[in-house]
Amino acid sequence: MTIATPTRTFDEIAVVLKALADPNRLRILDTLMQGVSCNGELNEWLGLPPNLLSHHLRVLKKAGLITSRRDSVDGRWIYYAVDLDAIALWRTWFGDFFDPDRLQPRCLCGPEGENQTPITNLNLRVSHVTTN
Amino acid sequence: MTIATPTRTFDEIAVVLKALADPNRLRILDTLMQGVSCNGELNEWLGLPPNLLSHHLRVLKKAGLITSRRDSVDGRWIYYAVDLDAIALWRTWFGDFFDPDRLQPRCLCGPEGENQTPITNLNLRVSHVTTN
DNA sequence: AAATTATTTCAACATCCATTGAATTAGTTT
DNA sequence: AAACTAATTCAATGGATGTTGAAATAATTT
Repeated sequence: MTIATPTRTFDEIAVVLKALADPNRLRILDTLMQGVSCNGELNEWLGLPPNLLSHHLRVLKKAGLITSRRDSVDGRWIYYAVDLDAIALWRTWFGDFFDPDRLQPRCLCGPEGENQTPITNLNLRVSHVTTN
Repeated sequence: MTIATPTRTFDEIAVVLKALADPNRLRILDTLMQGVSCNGELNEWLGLPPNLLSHHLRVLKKAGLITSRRDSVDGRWIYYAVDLDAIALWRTWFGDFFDPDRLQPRCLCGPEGENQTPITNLNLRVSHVTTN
């Protein structure tokens, strides 16, 4: 009964999803997926002002979705890149959580669900649910 | 050059991700994944007040993630269920968007990226990017 | 040292959003 | 019709959030 993916609370998951749930951040992430980039280039590419980009990049970084490093020659440039491990992890999580095989279309309440076997804690996927 | 998944703007995607980016809604969705359920049972199961549940269920429904129907015998009961097609669609989208194979770790700006081939519009995944 | 470049930080604003308690609707039972 | 039940709607509040313009850092170049 070992769990492959690390257990995370829904609060933690919501933090990452919140970071993703913005059109501009999705655009930024999509651009970053195509190559390491920096503020100025994202500006040219997406048309967003530098300070706004800086803000969104910080949100993405705080959520652990991207990393940053300074140029070794000219330290004025900061390169942002997608965190490969992170996106692989969340890709898996999302795939598991939304796995159609999990779906149990039984009725548990009301007149229609009166003679159904109730859900027990054992039915819950441990990798997704945590007791607060 | 046909596209399997329908094209969606990042604005549309952000709407769905916003609906997901809440701890309580994730809990609700996770419970719904295990069987059709209604407000009162979600209340017992999650400990959230009925009116708050009603609010979150509406958000999820507006995002197209769940469906609802009244009991055929006792119309006071409303059953909520995960929309199978919707979660299959978003599962695929998420898997495609976060596909590690998309990652092109090249440097496009600054001194380090001076002699790299720039990104062209053709490199963009059409199913993910939209103009405006 | 002064000017320039890349990026971030700050302050302010407007808007959205989760939560709460009370009132209301829809439907059934007595 | 009155009482009861399941669920929703309403109004209010407090906090988080995206955006903007200006100022400030950090690092390099002249």
